[in-house]
Amino acid sequence: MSTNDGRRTLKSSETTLEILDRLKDLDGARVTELAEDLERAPSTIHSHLTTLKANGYVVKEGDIYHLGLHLLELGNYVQNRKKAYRISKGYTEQLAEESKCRAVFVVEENGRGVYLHTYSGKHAVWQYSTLGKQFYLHQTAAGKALLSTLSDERVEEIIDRWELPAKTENTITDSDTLLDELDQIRERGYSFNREEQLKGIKAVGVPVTGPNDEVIGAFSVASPANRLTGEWFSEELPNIVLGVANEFELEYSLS
Amino acid sequence: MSTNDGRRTLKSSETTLEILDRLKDLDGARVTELAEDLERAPSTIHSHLTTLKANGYVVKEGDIYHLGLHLLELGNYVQNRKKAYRISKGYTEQLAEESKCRAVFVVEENGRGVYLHTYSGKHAVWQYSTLGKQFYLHQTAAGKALLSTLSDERVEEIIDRWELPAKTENTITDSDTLLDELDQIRERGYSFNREEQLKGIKAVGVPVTGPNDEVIGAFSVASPANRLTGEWFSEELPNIVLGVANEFELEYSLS
DNA sequence: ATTTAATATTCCGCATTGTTGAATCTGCCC
DNA sequence: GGGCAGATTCAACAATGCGGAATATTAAAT
Repeated sequence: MSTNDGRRTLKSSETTLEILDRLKDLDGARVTELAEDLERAPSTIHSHLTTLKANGYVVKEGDIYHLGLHLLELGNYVQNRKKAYRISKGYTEQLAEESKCRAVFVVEENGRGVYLHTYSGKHAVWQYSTLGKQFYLHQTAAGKALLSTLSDERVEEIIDRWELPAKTENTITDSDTLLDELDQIRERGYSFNREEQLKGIKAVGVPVTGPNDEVIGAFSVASPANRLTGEWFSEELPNIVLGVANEFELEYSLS
Repeated sequence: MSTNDGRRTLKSSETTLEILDRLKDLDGARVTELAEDLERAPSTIHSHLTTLKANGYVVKEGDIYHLGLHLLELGNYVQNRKKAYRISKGYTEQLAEESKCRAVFVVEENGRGVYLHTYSGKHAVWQYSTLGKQFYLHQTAAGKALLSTLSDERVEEIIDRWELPAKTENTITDSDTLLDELDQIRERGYSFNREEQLKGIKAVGVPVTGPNDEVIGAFSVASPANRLTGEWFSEELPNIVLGVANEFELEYSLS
């Protein structure tokens, strides 16, 4: 959260931004609550909230401040900012249908993964939306697919910055093991996640690149582990994902 | 844009927020560009951008700064913040299918309408997404449906604050005419838009309320005017929208 | 390669402005 | 109606944001 190197940043703007983040995490809050949370005087928080409100970033419901819908406009903009982002949406849905799994499209930002599109099919009630959420690249199929498109040097940089925290006992926590696996992924063209991020969930990921080999993002499909076994998991499912990835790359290069 | 009353707001936080808005409008920008645009010293803009970047709100691509994907997370949060928002999504899609029109679900914020869900059906290429965009309540079917749930006093307040700007020659620009029409809408239960916002587009809107009559939002369907004529427009289409609105209210009150 | 121009970034002193505790106002509960 | 908790306003001070100038960086031009 807080500024790492903290150099040459504006303190007051920073608290304004922190308030936005806290309002999301707390699902709305009152002045005093935020003041205690951020260890500021209530009057300070108040002036920040007033500023945010005047600019449409927060709304006041009674005495509770909430994030305003203006952020939906900005969020929608970033989700559609690039052609690749717009095109990938349809393919994510298609992938979910074909695979009967939860399908996602992710991209990299600052060495972490971000969910750009998620689609769970009609039924699959995937608790709540992970849209826009960040995740560690080494913990997921899509993340490892992304990493496999990068040079070893860049991967090391990312490891240095974010390390390899474990989430389950299967998470890769050793950088050599990771680099080895990335090599395999480069050869195969797709990645596996064997309960490395969430116990009981397996997944398959495939990276997508543009005409000049620039990395764009990655697709992945995930499902409860007991439904992903044998050749379906190791052969057929990867082929489905590869197929959609290819279709995407074709449309992307043509348009 | 700029702060109207400008009372008790923090200047530097305000420029930070202005930068976010400008980055969206300009679709990314460099330091100098923003500095000229906002009439600030480049060094000032630079420190703001550094702050935004350190907190994940912007990313730098070469020398161009763009809004960061963190905003997608916040935007997705606000879109799903209330139960009503989550439930309405499915009904908006259903409405689009049943009506073969573009369907939207909107809510009010600070006297203006905001698009919360939009669905255009498989084909209808509605140029670009209006998600999160604000609009004048008096110019649209959904907006007038929303207004019809409010007291005349509240409507007057909104008119005072936002006035009744015209968008086409059909836009209602007189407050008495508007109040009269709102009365009719209250009786009928649905509203019409006869090319009042966009030439060539007609629409039907219906408000939805919660168990305690609190207003939640409004559905509407829109289509090229030549496809919306006769009884289909005046009778059947309203019934479709009313039907979906009722289903929504039922589910909402039960869950 | 070398020069030039344009822009990004850093630095620092000054004035502005954000911060805060105290004062005031508001609404709620007993 | 009085007391309390929180929101909001206020004014004074110190901190910090601002912008001009210096420097670094990058791209283009010769």
